[in-house]
Amino acid sequence: MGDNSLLDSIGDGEIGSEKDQKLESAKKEMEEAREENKMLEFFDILQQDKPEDAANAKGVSSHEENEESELVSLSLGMSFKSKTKDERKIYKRDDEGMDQGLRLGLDINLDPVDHAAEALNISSTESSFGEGGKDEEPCPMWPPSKVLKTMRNVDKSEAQHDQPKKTRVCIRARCDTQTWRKYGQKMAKGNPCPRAYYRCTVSPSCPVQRCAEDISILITTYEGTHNHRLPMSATAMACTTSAAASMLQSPSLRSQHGYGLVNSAISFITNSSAPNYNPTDALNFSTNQVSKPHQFYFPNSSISTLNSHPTITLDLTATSSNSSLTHMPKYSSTSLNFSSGFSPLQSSMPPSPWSSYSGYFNSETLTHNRNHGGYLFNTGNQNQPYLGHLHQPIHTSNNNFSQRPLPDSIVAATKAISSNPKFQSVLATALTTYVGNLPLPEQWK
DNA sequence: CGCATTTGACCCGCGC
DNA sequence: GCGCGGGTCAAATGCG
Repeated sequence: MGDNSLLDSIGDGEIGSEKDQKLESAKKEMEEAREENKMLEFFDILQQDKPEDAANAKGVSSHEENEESELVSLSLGMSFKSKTKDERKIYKRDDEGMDQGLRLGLDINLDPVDHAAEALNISSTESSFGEGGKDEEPCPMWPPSKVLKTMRNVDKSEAQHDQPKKTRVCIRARCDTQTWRKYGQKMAKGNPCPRAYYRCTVSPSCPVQRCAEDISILITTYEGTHNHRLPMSATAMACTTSAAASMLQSPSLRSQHGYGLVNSAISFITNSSAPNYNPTDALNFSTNQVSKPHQFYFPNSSISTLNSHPTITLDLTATSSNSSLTHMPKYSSTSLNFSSGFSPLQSSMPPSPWSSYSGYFNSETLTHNRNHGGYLFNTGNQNQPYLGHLHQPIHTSNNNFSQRPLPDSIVAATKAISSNPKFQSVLATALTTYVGNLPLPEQWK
């Protein structure tokens, strides 16, 4: 009920002008918060090497919490209002998590990327992945609900450590090469289309399932990890979902501050796993990107934290072409560019595929929605009734970039991220995964 | 006849 | 504790 209060308040009985006024007021607040946050981020960058960092950061957090209704993200100005105590708890916890591990100027914790790398390595035993992975604990498999029943004790203990019980990856796509067996169908409340349940039929024991709604665009929710060999296209998708889920499972990554990085990593992965993915593009990406910019941001990805089912939604219906940019003008944006044309970075970055990286950082609002079960909403679709979303995408476009002056904080933060060895290592792993076993620069290994 | 799909019942978790 | 809703099971049905 409470989860939908925002929508209800917007949708019920309000005169349009009043709505507009409220929206305008909210926008102003957001803008102010963004500006303030940018200043705070820059301050954080300057202070990041000092031990009192945490104290400063917490000071900011506590200040914001005192604001009560204005829980502000430090992630490049994205702001949102936390509506419930539980949500505030989550965000507070995430802020605390930020104090652990790497802390870069953008308040992005890079540790989760390691989880992404681990996720990419899930298939390494059955495919050629994973040479660049770390020797930490293996990425967990996500069992089907039946198996989960037997693992509730584990889940409970995980919950005590603020871990989600299950992580879902929701993918919007126009086709799917997987073979699925339908095992059930239900009418979902509030949705005219039935929700169907499928299981992967490649292997009887494969825990991967999907849930789909039959509209023109298939919305697929993945839970689990394939435990068998997959076709190339399916492997890419599996890695996408695994990486997304793994990153989402990371407590520190669930921090909204990390979402930009999450989405950027996922953007890369999903782009190469999209139905129209062309391996040749990947090769070109790794070799000729200076002359052929490869857009692999992913504009319509989103993350929700529905209770124990944090879900990341990836929209594969939008191609990787510049058409994605048509979404951009809807939001105020800040450019962040790893491209070779970005001179502030070039001196610090090795000559590598990533020197031409054109990424898309999309920080989405955390959203609860009970009716959608937490895994069917799509923030990218403006027809969806999520008027409460606050978008602050940070996109790059060689075209747009040259027209926008960058705040110093962005430049410094970008430099910090791109020059981080861990980040580069993870990206190298990802590249190895999708490009093949092409030789990588020594400094990436 | 075998396999896939449909559909109603059942189980279970969660919110009130 | 109760009700609701999501998820699963399994018998019934359809189809090649």
